[in-house]
Amino acid sequence: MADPTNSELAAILDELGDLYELDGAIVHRVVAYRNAAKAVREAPVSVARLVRDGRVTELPGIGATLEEKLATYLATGAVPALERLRTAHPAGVVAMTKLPGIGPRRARRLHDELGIDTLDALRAACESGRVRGLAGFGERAEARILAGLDAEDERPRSVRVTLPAALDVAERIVAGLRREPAVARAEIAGSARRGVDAVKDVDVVVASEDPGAVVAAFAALDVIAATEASGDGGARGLAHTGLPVDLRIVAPEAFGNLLQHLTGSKEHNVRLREMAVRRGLHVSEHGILDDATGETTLCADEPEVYARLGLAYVPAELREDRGELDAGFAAPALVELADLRGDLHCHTVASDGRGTIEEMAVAARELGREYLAITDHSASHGFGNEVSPEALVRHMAAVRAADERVEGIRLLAGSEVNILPDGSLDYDDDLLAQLDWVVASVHSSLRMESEPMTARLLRAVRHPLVDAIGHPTGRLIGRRRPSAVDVEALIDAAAQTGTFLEINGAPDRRDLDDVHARSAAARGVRLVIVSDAHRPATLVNQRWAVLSARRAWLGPADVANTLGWEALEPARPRHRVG
DNA sequence: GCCGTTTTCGGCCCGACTGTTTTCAGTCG
Repeated sequence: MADPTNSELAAILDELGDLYELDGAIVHRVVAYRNAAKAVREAPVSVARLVRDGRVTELPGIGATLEEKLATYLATGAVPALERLRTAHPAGVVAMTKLPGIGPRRARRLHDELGIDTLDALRAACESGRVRGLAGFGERAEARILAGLDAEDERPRSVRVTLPAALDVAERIVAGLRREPAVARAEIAGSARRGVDAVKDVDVVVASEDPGAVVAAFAALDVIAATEASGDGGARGLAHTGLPVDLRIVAPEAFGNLLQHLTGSKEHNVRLREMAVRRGLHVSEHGILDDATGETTLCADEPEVYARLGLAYVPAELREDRGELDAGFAAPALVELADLRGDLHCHTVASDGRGTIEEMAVAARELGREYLAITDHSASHGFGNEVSPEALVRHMAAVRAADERVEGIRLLAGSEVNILPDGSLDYDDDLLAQLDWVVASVHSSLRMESEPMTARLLRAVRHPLVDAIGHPTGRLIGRRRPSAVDVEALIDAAAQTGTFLEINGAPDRRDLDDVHARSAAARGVRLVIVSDAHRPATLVNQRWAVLSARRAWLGPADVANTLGWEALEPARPRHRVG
């Protein structure tokens, strides 16, 4: 039997946390389970293996009790406490706690006092007016629950938009506000500033002595459709794209405090405040209160907040409580878009792209790239415009001819080859050997079970002519779950063969994600940051992969295409010995 | 349930908002 994945073990801990919360455990115990779940989910190695090696308590937040529970799960496939709690608290009650305005206490009372144990029963109780009879609930509560249930029915997933769409709105807002005389400073905050995969709203922080003028200017921006809840502290608006926008306004002397607070993450801020308390300091968006003197320090700039706490400044992308507040932390030099010298994944009209070879080459050159691999789809793509082996021979010649014509950029003849369900590739080796760059990707049968899917990808990794694995998990943010591939096994294999793994910059891919990319780099895997552009304008999509890489703590040395082609070419797997 | 310049017990971030409330618990970010 295969080991359970980290995400499977994390899900068990999260469920235990939810159930203990319903069971009335003190909040700190619940938080302990959730912290442990986070540590397991983000662990760079197999947690199941750590458990078997007796090393799992090395993870932050895992102690003897949770080690025991995890070991029991590995040995028996079950956790007795979990089974008992599941019996005591029906799944429907847990689901109720996910509705807005319903937490564990209220869910528990709905169950205990009205016998409600499903979402359907909750709806019926609200519609018949039985909920308002409960102390602490009123008509407003009933209406809110019904609204929450309706929203649940309409949208199974929370409304989130990918980062580029959110940043487009946010950057327009900030640019517009900066033109206002009343605005001293304006910055994007929140999860968008941290560069996460998808966001549910946008936060903007403004420094000003004249909040009224700022709110008026905000409401007048052409990207803003409507505003509500305006006041001196800020306003809540809705962009025409449907994205909610929170504007917060603060006096310039406390701008750093509010920007730090609203940038988050919540987990980062909680850890930051815990560390501050040990120094007798209390951090909030209003300043830093010193127990000893009773004085509050205001910080005009964000770095002052970290300095006042005796901490190294933390770049926004790293603020996830993944070790960035540990003793001895010094911000690593993170990879930047300008460090990238080439792009190794793009398409042209030869397959499903919208630009010619030359158009893509010129656009990449204008972005400052020194080389560009043309990697059209292979022979069994299934979406039309397939490149047969004969067509690929002609295409290679066309790329090499274009390389002669276009000055200032090196064009590489490549292909994005399909990894077939059995792990084989859909071009012959003698053809692949003629290419400068081969990226192998899964485009079909994405829902295979974990073991065959992993075996499929491992076979491709071990193919000596495969340079890189494209979008390794196949996820589409908000639309398609990652495939069942065991990414840890994939990383181990790539570390052995020297095969590169992509961080694909298509806005809805960003695949590998930040957690896996960090894990890969930590185990010596070489990563490439690519655009997967399908037209000249989307070559800029490397930007999104750079953000994922930064969230993965990667520096220029972790990313192979910060090298020139003359250095990268001999480093391809096909030249490795052994 | 975890953890330690408060180390094996006694703490565990901070503030705003909401609705229902006569002083605040629960929820949220």
